[in-house]
Amino acid sequence: MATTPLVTPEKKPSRIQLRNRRRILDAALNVFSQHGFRGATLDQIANEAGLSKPNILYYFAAKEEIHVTLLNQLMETWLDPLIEMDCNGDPLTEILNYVQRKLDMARELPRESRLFANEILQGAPRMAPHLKSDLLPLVDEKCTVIQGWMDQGKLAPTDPRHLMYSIWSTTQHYADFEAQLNIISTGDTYNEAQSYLRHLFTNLLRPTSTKI
Amino acid sequence: MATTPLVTPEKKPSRIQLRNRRRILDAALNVFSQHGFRGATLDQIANEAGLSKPNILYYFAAKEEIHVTLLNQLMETWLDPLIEMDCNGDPLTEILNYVQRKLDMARELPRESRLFANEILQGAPRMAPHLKSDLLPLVDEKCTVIQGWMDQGKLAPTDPRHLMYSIWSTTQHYADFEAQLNIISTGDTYNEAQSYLRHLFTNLLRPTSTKI
DNA sequence: CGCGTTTTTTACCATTTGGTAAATACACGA
DNA sequence: TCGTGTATTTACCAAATGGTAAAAAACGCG
Repeated sequence: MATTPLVTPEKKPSRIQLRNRRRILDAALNVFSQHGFRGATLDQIANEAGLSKPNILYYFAAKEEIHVTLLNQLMETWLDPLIEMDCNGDPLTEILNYVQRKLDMARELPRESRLFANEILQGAPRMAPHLKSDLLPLVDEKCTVIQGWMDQGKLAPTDPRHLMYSIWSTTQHYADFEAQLNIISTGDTYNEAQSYLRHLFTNLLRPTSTKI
Repeated sequence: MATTPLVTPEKKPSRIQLRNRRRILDAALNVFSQHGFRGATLDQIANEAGLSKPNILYYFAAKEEIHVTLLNQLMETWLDPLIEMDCNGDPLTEILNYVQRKLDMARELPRESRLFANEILQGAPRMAPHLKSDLLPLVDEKCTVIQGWMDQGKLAPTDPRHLMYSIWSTTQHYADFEAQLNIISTGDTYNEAQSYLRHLFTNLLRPTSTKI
């Protein structure tokens, strides 16, 4: 069994194995996030990882396996900010914190954001099951919480689902459309974005703002 | 000169030429918008267009030429709603109308939206010059107008550029992330989006809303 | 060191991909 | 209806692509 030691799942991975798998995944994240699954090539990934193509296929059985691994890792990271939204916290604070965390992720993990965007743009062929099993129930749950806050008058009433969509889109935009922003933007984009978005969602949700 | 009649730019295109070029561009729009430039193949486009691959290359000299043609057509369509924003109209109405037009485009031209998103995600390799020469001055101009409205107290003060980014992101999201919305969404998404976004931006920009 | 295991390289392979050349079929006005 | 330019097909090609087999090298441990 000189080939593919990965078949046996119960084997402590060596240092080299850990290092190279990390290199490959990092390189693959660069390539997949820029070109999507079909537009990415193993040679590109190999080059960027500083390894030969067959060597990459020693660590991952196929191109798709690298992609799937990245997507699986991503799901956890991606859902985490929403999970952390505390139904016992102060409603407006919780939502503004969620916006902040999402914006931080766009700044700190732009490749991950673009990997996700690419996958969804392409129809979510590999992500759809995860979305249905993980994201959907989470969104349902949190939207119920938000709706409760609104019913209690702690937040101005609005559509919780579309609120969520607008939080996702406005924050992820800074990562996904970075190439566009680099052309038309001026100044400290992320700092500006931070105060703009806080302003935007505060005005929308602050309970008193409805009394006009 | 049986090959490539397209070299001579001064020739009335025949009906067949018009019909087939339209077919090809339509098929290419499907494929490019889903897979990006590198992920798309000529065979795929040929299949979807109901033509043979060499026949496609009879009408377009290369794969890239199809893509560039689509991108050029797109730019006009894409900038149009912003161009129509009237600096002499009522500020809030003008901006809400802009939001509405952008949302309409997301619903009616989702493939175009995704083509654009793909191009930007990939670093805007073919679009960057257009953005610099067409979008940038337009954005500068309109942001000046909006800033003027705010200075006159006709709109609540906020960052005009980021206002624009948030209009783009929230509206285009409904086209670009359609695959995700199909999984988690319930009900008449576009109608809900219309009233949600009007609510969102009204609350942000209505001048009286700042007096709290 | 010596030797089994892990890792990497070399040399391939079949398929796909963008693209071309030339022959053939077709449209359409004189 | 004929002939000429237009459109389409057939048959290719070179390069790129995902992937494999097996030899060679490096590692690590008794």
